[in-house]
Parts: sequence; C-alpha cells; structure tokens
Amino acid sequence: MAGIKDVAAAAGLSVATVSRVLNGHPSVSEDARARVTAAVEGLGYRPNAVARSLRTDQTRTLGLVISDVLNPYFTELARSVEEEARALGYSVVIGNANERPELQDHHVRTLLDRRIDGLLVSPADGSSPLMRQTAEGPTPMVFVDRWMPGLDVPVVRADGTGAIRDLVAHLHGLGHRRLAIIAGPAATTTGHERVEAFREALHAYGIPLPAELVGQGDFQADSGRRVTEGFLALPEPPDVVFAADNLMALGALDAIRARGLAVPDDIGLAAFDDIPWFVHTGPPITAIAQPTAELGRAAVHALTDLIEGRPPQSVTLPSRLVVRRSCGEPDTAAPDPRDPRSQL
Amino acid sequence: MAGIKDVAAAAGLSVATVSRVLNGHPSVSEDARARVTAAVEGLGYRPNAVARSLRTDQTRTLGLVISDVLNPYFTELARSVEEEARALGYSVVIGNANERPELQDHHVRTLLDRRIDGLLVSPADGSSPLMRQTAEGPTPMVFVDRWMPGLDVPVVRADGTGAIRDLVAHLHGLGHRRLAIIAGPAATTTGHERVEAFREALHAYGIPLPAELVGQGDFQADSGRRVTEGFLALPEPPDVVFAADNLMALGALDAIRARGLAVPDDIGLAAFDDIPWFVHTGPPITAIAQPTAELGRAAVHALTDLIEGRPPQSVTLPSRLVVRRSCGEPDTAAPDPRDPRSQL
DNA sequence: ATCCTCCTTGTAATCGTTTCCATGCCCCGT
DNA sequence: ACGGGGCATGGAAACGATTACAAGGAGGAT
Repeated sequence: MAGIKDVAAAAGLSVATVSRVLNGHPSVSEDARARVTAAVEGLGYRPNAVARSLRTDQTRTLGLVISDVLNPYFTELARSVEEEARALGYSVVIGNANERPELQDHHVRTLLDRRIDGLLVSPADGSSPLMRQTAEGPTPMVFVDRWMPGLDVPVVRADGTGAIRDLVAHLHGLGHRRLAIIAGPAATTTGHERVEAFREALHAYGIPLPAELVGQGDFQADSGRRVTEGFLALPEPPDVVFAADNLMALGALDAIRARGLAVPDDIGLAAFDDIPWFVHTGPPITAIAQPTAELGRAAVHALTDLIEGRPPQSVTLPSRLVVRRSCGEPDTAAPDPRDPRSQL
Repeated sequence: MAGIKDVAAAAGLSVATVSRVLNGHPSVSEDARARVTAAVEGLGYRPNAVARSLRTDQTRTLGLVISDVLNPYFTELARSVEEEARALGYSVVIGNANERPELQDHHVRTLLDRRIDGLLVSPADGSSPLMRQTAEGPTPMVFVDRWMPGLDVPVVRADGTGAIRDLVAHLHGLGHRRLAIIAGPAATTTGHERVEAFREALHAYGIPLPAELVGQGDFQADSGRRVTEGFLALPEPPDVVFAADNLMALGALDAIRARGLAVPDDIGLAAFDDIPWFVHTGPPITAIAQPTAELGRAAVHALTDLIEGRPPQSVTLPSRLVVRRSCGEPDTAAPDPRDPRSQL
C-alpha cells in the first residue's frame, strides 16, 4: 500500500510538504499543493490513520458502551450518536455490554487500549471499579441515560418523573387503583429511579405500592414474563402492570396472553421507553417516550466539548406520556389517527 | 499515561524483555516475567494498541458495514457478528449505511483508513466502484446477506426460495389467489431475488404476477406504506401483500389500518425477515425467518479464515416459514402456544 | 580447560505519520 | 547595497510498540 513517501517521491517533494498539503497547512505553495494532489490521486493514496493517531495522540474516535443493542431504545440512541459524531468528524465504536458488567468492562478496556478520544457510557452496573478509575483517568467521559453517582462525569439523560406522574393520572382517571411495576436492576439508576417516581406519583393519589406489586426485572423480556406471571398468580392481581422498559413490557404481554387474558379488558399494560413497534402491537401500548435522538446528540456534544477543552454540559430532558389503548380507552373521544410514532 | 519504557524502568529490564513477557514469548526467565508482571500491575500499564498496530500491521479489528441498524434483522446480525468476533479475539466496528450508497462508501473508506484486518459488508448498492476496488485490494472482505455479483468475494447468506415456495403454498391453501409483493431496491441482491423466487413459486400454481402487483420499496417502513396504499387503491386489490422485509411490512400494516381494513379478514400480510415483535402485532405476522445468528457466525469465520490465511468458505443457509395469523387461520387446528420467536 | 550450544537479555531499527527547526530565497525598507 | 522578515521547503526526531540481531553467561561434552 502506498505511503506518504511514495507520494512525496511521485510529487518530487519531501514528506513534510506532502503532510502539510494533506493537513491543509497554510504555508505551502500552489504549485506544491497541485503536485501533491495529483500524486495522491494517481496513487490512490490514503493516509494511514493508525500512524497518524500514534503521532498526534488522537484517534477522532468515540467509544459508546451500551447495555443492550437489541433493545430498540439503545439502537436508536446509538444511531443518533453515530450521526452526530460523524457530523463533527468523529467515528464511533460501539460496545454492547448485554447487561453484563464483565462484558461492559471488557469493552471499556478495549476502547481505552485503542486510545479513543472519549467515552460515552450507559453503565450496566452501579459499582464497577473500572468505571470509577476510568472516570478519574485522562480519557474524557460522559454518561448517557444511566449514570453512576458520585463521579465527576457529565450526565445526559431523560427525566421520567413528570411523565410517570402523567401516566399515573391517566390510569387513575381510567379507574385503575391497583397498580404494579416491573422494575429494572436496582444497580442501575434507571432501575430504581422509575420505581421511586412511580411510588411517589401513586402516593399523591393515596395509593400505596406494596412489595408484592414491585417485581424485580433485569430489563430483558424474560424477566418481564416471569414477574408478570407472579403478578397474575397473586390472590388479588393488579389492574395495570407498568414495565420499566420496552423489552419487559413485551415479556409481560406474552405472559398475559399465555394466561388467556386480554389487554386492556382483563389487565392494563404500560411501558417506559416508547418504540415504533408499540403502535402495532395488539393493542397499541401506552408508553413513556424519551427524546432518544436528542439525548444522543446532547451526549456527543457534551463529550466533544470535554475533548476539545470546552466546558461540558450535563443535560436532562423531559420524557412524555404517549397514550394508546393498552390501559383502557383514552379519555379523548377521537384518538389521533396519526400516531407520532407510526413514522418509522 | 505509562508506557512500556516506564514498565521497563520499574522492572529494571529492557523494553524488549517487557514486550516479550507481554506477548508470551517463550524465551524469558521466570524472574523477569514476575518482575514485569509486578511492574505492569503496579503502574496499571496497558499496551497502546495504536502503536502495536502500526508496528505489527494488524489491528485485530473487523469492520461491519450494514444497511440499516434500526432494522432488527441487521441489529441481530451485528450482535452475533460481534459475539463471534470477540470469541476469536477481534473487535468489531460497525458502520451504518442507512441504505445510502455514499454513506456506505464513507464507512468503507474510514474503516480501510483505520486499517481494519477485514471487512464484512452487506452492500446497500449493487454497483459501488469503491466496493469493486476494495474487493480487489489487499484487505480481506466477505459479503453477508446481500452481495455483489462478479467479485471474487465469499458470500454468506440465506436462501429464501424454499421458504417462499412454502409461503405461496400456504397462501394458496388458504384460498388466496391474487398476491402482491413489495420489493426491495432492485440494486440489492435481496431486493430482486425475493421477487423472482415469489414469481416462480406463483408460476408453479399457474398464478401470474402482473406489474401492478409488484411494488417498488426501499426496505424502509415508509415505502411499505406508500406501496400498500397503491395496492389498496387498485380496482381489484390483492388478497395478500408480501413485504420483502420487516420494516416495509410494518408500513404496510399501517396503511391497511389507516384504510380501516382488518388483517387478515380484509387482506393478508406476510413478511420476509422474522423479528421478535411479529409475535405481538395485531395479528401476529406470518414471516420467513432467516438463521440470522448463524449467518453472523459463519460470516466471521469466513472472514477470519481469509485473514489468517485459511481457505474461506461461502455459505448459504436455508430460511424457513413461520406461519402465524396474518394471512388467515393456519391449517393446523391448534396453533402452537409457544411460538419459537416469543423468546426475546 | 576449552569449546559449543542454548537460554536470556539488550541495543537499535522499524512501522507511517506529524512537526520542530534550520535553511534558502525573495522582497522590501532603509 | 545590505539587513531583516516572511514564506516555502526539507531533514530528522519523535510517537510506543515489536523484533532482528548481537552478545553475555551458564552448563555440558570432550
């Protein structure tokens, strides 16, 4: 493969000049610029990014470690991160932790070894020592969606409390009183925050959240199924099940159907995280939508700010309730025929 | 950040010995090994992968360029590729082409610049000059799912003809005679192959496939919606619409509902590519399932074979029909309560 | 005791860039 | 005419690892 030396030889110039042309250095003659351009063209030369990175100590690459690629929420987050990063001249390398702390650490280590310029993490685990250490290390880092408290790392996330209050109001308006939640892992911020927000919102209506109506899930469909089976086996099953993420909601839907029950007539279902498919399920699922794409963009900005020496900004964006039919007929007489999420 | 020199100094040895220890070179004393290990531990040293790559001319990284991350089929493919690659000691960098040839080229170029050891591509476009050029270049390459004819590049893919025949038989058995298809872009292999297989399968039953029943989509939901609206506006609309991928099927479902029609009573719907959500739609959608995870694994093996100098193997795996309820009640009296896809 | 071999270690070249510094040149002001 | 200040260019030193080659030392065979 042709190197910069070959270009220099072909252009009859030194490698220094070729490098200057390639990097748009001002102090280079028109003539030299033209000769180099021609030689580059002729040889099909492409600079070796590895060598360049070694020398300049920057890779123009961002790392993104997410907890589960198969979760459409994270997929969309990843897409938006990549798009924004590309617009700013960075590449993105994604590491999928699969909700497993040791895999998460593996990816963090690998990315650090590769000398990425910055790291975007949605921690699968509340207490990874590697993460603490990384946060204190020289590589810029930003948390997105989930975070770890007590670290001096900017956080970009959505706040669900308002939307959860709206959801509870909606459910209460529909006459539901016995409400259950499938929680995420307690080790994640999103895992317990959503439960607490739910509990508080219920409290405002004087509704308690007893322990038997709080199921412990792990953000995967199977756990939603399992927890829901438990709810349904209760002497007094809940009126509505609220799943703390979309995958567990799907599992819950499975469990309800397997039991021969109908949504929403026999039991209601709502989910945190709205995904395009929720429009098409039977029935369409009421959900809390995060501004996923904006989160991705904001995270990239916070990270590049950090990398390029500007003061970074933690961001918290609001989520919003999207009412569909899985908890009973909505209050509005005529449901909007063009659901905003039906635009895939 | 600590470098190999610091380790050497701390251990009282030369960098050469340190490097040897790090790479498991046999000829190094127990004593040296221990001193180096201690120094590495003490300094928290991690080798700089960039420098290593420059010297050894290998990055232990694979590139994967797919057409659309938001398509669950590709997401799962990516996941399986990453897992298998990791098991073999490689990292994976994903490039999302978003079905746009110029973006695809951008990612291919970036990956090549980064000197990845091998490239896995599902071309968004049948005729990218860059792709031809890359195929002839020194970087090992393998096509997965889609491919470009006329290039000496191994192909790992699923064959849908058998399953499409099964689908047509199923539809015919249900009494459907007027069958339409939403095709993918003609520039992709999967785009036209599926139409041809469909046409042939119909032919075996003496059913024609007139031009007005072949809609031109682009593998995105919107195109499915648009094409289906066209079908429904026909003087004689089809009995069943077969979408060549899952996203277009979702668009079709939208269009049908928007028209106030019911699936399968008013019109049937089937899709190529089975995804977990098809179990939960109203009604569950009959689809053709590809062995996605196996495809990913096989692709990684073919690529690493090429990289490591073994003879690579093109692989074609069969797809299979998964009958659900979107084309009418299945023939079997009692539908299987445990749909295989309900395991997310 | 001498020589040969094997094992361990160190010195230094190398990978492909960027960039500091020195050099030569041209042009301008005096 | 001469000095000085750009400007364009080239030579060579990094960046942090791997590895070819050389060399020193221990130990066995003669």
